[in-house]
Amino acid sequence: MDEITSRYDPTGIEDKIYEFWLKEKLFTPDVNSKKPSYTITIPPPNVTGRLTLGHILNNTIQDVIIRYKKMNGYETLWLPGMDHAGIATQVKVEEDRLLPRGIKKHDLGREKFLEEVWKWKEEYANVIRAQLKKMGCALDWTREQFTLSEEYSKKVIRVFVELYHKGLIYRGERIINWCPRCLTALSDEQVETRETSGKLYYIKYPIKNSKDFITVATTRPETMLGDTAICVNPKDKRFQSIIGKTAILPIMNREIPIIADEYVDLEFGTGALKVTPAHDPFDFELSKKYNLTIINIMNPDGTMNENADPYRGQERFETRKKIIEHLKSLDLVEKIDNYTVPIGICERCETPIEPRLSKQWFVKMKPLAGPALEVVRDGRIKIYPKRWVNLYNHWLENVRDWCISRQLWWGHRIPIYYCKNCYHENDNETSKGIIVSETKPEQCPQCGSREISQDEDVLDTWFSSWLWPFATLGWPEQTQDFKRFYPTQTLATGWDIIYLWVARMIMAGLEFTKNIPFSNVVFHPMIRDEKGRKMSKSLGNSPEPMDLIAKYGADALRFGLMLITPREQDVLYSEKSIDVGRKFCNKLWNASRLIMTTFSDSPETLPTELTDFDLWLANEFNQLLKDLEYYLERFELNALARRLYDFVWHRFCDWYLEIIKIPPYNKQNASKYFLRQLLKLLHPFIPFITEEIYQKFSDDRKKSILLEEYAKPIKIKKSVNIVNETITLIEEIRNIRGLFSIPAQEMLNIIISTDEERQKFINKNNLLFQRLAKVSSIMFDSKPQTSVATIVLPQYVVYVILRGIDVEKEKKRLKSEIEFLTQRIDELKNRLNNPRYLNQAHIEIQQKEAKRLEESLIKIEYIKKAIANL
RNA sequence: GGGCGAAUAGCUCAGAUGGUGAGAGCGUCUGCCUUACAAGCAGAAGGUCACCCGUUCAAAUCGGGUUUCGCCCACCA
Repeated sequence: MDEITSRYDPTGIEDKIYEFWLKEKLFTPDVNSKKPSYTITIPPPNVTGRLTLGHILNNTIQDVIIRYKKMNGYETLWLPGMDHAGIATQVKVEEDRLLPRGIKKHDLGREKFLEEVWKWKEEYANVIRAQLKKMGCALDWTREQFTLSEEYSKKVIRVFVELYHKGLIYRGERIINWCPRCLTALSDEQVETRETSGKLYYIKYPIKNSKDFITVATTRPETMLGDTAICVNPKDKRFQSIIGKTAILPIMNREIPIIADEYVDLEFGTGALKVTPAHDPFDFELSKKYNLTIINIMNPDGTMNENADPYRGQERFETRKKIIEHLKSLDLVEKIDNYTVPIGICERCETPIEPRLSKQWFVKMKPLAGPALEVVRDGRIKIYPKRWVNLYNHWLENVRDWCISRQLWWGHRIPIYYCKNCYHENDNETSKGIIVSETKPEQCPQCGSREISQDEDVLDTWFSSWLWPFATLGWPEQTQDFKRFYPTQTLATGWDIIYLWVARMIMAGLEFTKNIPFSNVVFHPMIRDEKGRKMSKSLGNSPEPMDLIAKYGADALRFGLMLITPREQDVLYSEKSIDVGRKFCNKLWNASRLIMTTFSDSPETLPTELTDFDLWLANEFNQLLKDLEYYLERFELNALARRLYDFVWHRFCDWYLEIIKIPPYNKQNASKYFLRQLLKLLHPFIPFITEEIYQKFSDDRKKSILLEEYAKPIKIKKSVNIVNETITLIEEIRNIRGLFSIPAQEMLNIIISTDEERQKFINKNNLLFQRLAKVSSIMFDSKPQTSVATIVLPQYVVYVILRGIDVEKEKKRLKSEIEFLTQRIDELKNRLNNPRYLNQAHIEIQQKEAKRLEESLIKIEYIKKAIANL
């Protein structure tokens, strides 16, 4: 045992143990076992880069759950994999790989570019694998999946085709969210809104053949170049005379009609709305309703195009400034107010999105939403914590169609083919010349032409991720894995992707497998820094998890995080908490060291003869098991971790281990048994150190702690009340020592008055008092001759003999105790005389309180006597 | 404009169906190098459980309202 140092150093141990687990194939389930299965599919990390602290949290939660389930008799599968993350990866490769070399994506061409991305993918997939292994994740690497693998892609395409034939996928020309930097369409869910301080510009539009103006208010004056109407509310008295007239669009000098529609808010701005159909969703609706001209004034990259001629080629926000200057010079700016403008930004690159009119592919979501709402409503899928159900329901009840086409190269190419003969871009009939097919058709089924081209766009990343729980398990084939492991049990993820991913997975599972994809959804919080700010690269408050592991060890990182992760609020991360995790590991390490050196002869199985203190710990242990089960069922891992921390430190180490160092318990105790049980309970949180300690046990053990049977409650036939009382006695004596500033070395003499049984127990455990409370002599039932401090407990009166006690201080202490007791007695008496209380309160509570009253009455008498004797 | 959540010790948070003198970690103070651990041990101080009203024999806990903070959703430009 001498190679075990007093400081736990995870260096080297963790890697070695992970290798061992892999070698023993502990993470690969036996598909033929008779055990019930328990499956988690990992939320696939993006191959964009390295794992963040958020991933550490997410994966620790899953690892804890899967390890507990394995030890509780389930055939577990935790399936790893990664997401190709279309936009993010493509943009990263462009910027990190091509830009430094001065290469542009289009110079390279689609195929060559994709080769580059695949290279990147391989590189980062390796990084991510290594990081998950460093963390200790019990992932079955033999089943790793990738959303853009050849096999997975087939499933994605199949789903597209199926939905198309069901009439749930269509192409439409609409205003969509466009990122001028990523140069692609985005779904509504990929756009974040941010309140920014902006301006509300009031611009005067001259009315034709008149000297009058109509003033409109806008936050985006640059779009005026594309205005094709002005709209007022038909009820608006101010504008009755000019409805139907024509205004002159300044700068462009275009004649535009003044129309009326109920939509326009009389209260806002001037009550007149400029209509820019190509750059605002509602204006677009208006244009359809009133057959207005649609003029697109912007290029995809956010610069002005030929339709905005004076400003052609200029950036949109620059244009805004210039247009205002221009209008000012024409004296057409009435005023400019400060105004808070909510703007949409690209969730990836934070560029303000541009509403852009274009043809995109959409999924009709309404038909899919109903069943998804139902399975949560009827409890087939449970969401933890419950409050997220509201958000889930709200989104599904108001779900809008999903724009799934992306103007990218990295992704699943849309399986739509156009016949050169039959298809015409501007046809209103949408299906003419369009062929949807899982494989490229040889010829057009309508005209037989062989000139067929595939849609250039790819699918939204989430269009592949939403199939994750079943596509990864073999679907659509009825594979052994699919039959055995689907539906899965639990999904753990952050609440931020409740719409993007979770709700859609539920919809997809129900639509394609006719089954729920998982039974439990565990939402965990987001990680923020100490000040509550989001982790971000620009703030530099996002620590590199691998550095933390190198510094503290993976166990410390995992446990520290679990200790500070609240159920319902964001995690406020600080490195200190990881240090707490490390200290805990060190504590466990040293406790094990004590047991394995000092008590090496004690049995690892539960001894048939348990000492009083073994029984005491057994009792505490049983309560611990109950609590752990309660928390685990509810996925309250934070409470679970805290409970374990508290038990190990403050019950096991502080009391039990201290006691068993003292004869006669040092000869015979159950410490090895308890340690073994505790290691098992701790293992899911801190897998490495628990395995390491476990391996150092005698040969009477399984290959790995992960194969151990879960801890069971211990049968206790005898009451442990006296032990509990003894601990309280010791605490009270220590407390007196502190109150009267008695030096730590000074041994105390005490007098105890109690019944015979308790006297016997105290005599038997005399040494405990000596060692833990520094009491040298205990006398029974004699009258104190000198000054004493008095402790009154339900079954005991203890006099601590003190030389030169501060009598006044003791009097004051006892008097305040009397005050407290008097108050309590009054309260309890009142209650016990209240008929309603007697009628309604639980009988156990009444008994408990009656006992408390009785004890308080006795106690107060003794304290009064003690004061009299002072 | 709707909806959700939070408010408990100096800080970060636990407190299960209402019932123990409201707890932990960190920080602060006091005393200890007690042969597992000074990354430790033994103590202490510090709380009208945001505020008001109500329900109840009994409220940190349940209901209503107020205030402050955070988040989500929403086509008033």
